[in-house]
Amino acid sequence: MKRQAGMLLGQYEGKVGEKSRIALPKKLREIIGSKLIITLGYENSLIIVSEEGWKALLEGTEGRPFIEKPARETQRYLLGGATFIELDSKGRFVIPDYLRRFAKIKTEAVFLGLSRYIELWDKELWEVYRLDLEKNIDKISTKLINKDKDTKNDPST
Amino acid sequence: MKRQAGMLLGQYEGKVGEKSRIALPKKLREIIGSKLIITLGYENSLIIVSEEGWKALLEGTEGRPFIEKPARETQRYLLGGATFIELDSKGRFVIPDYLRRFAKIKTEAVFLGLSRYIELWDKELWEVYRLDLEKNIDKISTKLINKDKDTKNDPST
DNA sequence: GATGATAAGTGGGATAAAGTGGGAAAAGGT
DNA sequence: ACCTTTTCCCACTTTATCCCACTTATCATC
Repeated sequence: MKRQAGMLLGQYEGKVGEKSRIALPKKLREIIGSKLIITLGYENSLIIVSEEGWKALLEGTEGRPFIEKPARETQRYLLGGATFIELDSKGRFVIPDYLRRFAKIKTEAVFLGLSRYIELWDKELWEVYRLDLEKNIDKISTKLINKDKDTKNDPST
Repeated sequence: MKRQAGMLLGQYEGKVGEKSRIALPKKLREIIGSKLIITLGYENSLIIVSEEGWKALLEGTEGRPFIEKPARETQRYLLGGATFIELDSKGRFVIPDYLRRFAKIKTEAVFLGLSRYIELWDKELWEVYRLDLEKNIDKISTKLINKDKDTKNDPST
């Protein structure tokens, strides 16, 4: 069920406590380390990366003159949405309020190890999304077999 | 003490008190220092930079291949509205009246760490702007970054 | 498959740090 | 010199961080 390799992999659950803290599962922690950056992701998920991963993610936006509006906007989103986090002795961190609100994380959350980074979802939203994704993958496969042209999909509700 | 990656990052809230003072959050303060310049920004935000960062910021306009009218005007805009500020022992500074009016900052404000500079927004205006950004971020990003960035794997569980 | 041992995860109080308000002193203006 | 405005400083409030104890999950052994 749980495969373990030298890379971020698998699905884990966590709970957000009263102080907006959540523990990064040990298996993920061992790989990604404890000095991390958390930021806005796609489809209402949050992205957690190591500092190195962060730099890679930023490629293309750095050094753009801020008088360009698209550059400003992207930077506001990526940089303004990001926060350094450091795990406590038990591997927990505080989810900044604005990120928790963005991701609509109530109490239960899901960590997804996606090789280069970790996604953090509200559990319910993830369940819904996953089901939707499965359906769409079916459709895509069928389309591929039938040599259909349109393979674009947007599974977000 | 806890030295972060030396980069301005994240979103923080602040409150303007009776004397038009507002505290620059510690995390930003320890990176940017306490001798700063504040000036007019874009989209009704204010820009806060260190003295060193100020020069770099102007280069974004000065380093353009030709001195054209928009560049000159941008410089006038940035330079003309600039004020030196120094933080007090608790990290606060006084927002000059004309800047506060420009940014329409009532009581609650938001600081955005954007790597080379900090933006200061009225909280409500930022919320509105951010929602808009979220809706359009995919479009904006592709305008800026023309690289593939796969954001989804399927977690086979 | 049950039982105990060990590790992982959670809650909450204590302590420290950050942020806020306001008074007093200093500076500036009339 | 007096009044107004700004700056500095101290005390209080709030928020975050650390630490310890408890609960839950995991794994090995019988």
